[in-house]
Amino acid sequence: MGKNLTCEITCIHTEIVNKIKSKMLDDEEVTKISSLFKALGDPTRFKILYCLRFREMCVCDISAILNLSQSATSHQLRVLRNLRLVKYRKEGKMVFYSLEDDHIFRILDEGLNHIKHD
Amino acid sequence: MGKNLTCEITCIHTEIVNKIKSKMLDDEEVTKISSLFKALGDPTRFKILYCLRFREMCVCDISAILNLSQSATSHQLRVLRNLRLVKYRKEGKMVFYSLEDDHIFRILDEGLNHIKHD
DNA sequence: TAAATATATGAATACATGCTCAATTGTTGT
DNA sequence: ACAACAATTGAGCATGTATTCATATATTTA
Repeated sequence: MGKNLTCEITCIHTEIVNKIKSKMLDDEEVTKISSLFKALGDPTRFKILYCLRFREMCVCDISAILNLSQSATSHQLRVLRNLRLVKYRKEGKMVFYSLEDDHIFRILDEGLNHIKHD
Repeated sequence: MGKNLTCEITCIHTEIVNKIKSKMLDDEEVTKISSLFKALGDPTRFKILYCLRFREMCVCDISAILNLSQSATSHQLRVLRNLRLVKYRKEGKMVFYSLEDDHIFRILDEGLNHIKHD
């Protein structure tokens, strides 16, 4: 519990803590941004987005590429849809997914840069 | 299971699937990069990194800022340490943590940009 | 050396999450 | 209208994971 932290812990640098606290993002922002990263943090979802980097694709093709059941693919696409990371368009029985905007591109690329440097 | 996907599903665009499959990252790369994003995908860990964006800090101060127990803070710092997202330096009883390199900065910023645009 | 302090760690628990399976919706073609 | 098909959805299950609690380690100070 946070309530009694001030009793248990004594090494706090009060000025620093207050200064950084004032710069901290509010909870809503933190929730938003960590949801975004959490979405990219699952290998399946990352692969889906990485595929869609090249072109729009139907659910069927995505599941074939990932070697994943079509149901599981669809479930994950819903997560990405809810976070507005992908958009879709219907064409007959099929649904084509694509990346929502260019930001996603850049975030994926920063991640790729990071592991290349490691 | 992926084994019988080709039997169950019939709408696959074979050329596209093969083309994208050849461009797909290998599993090791995907694991690496999604581990990175997963680390940022937890609100607590994101806050820790966001704090460290401003300056190095001791465990005690971090836990005070986040209003989180010292133990929980330490556990999460270990995760970040193992992923080489943070480094640390000892000074007496205290341990000061800081961001490992500038890449982390940029990734955090891309994420922030994204939610600002939403 | 003993007490106090800062951090780390292991076990346990409560909760989140990704997949499968079964069933459903919506569209096309006969 | 009916069968086939692409995709979605809900329930259930098995696995992960974030926190807490208790304890251990390491450093400083008395």
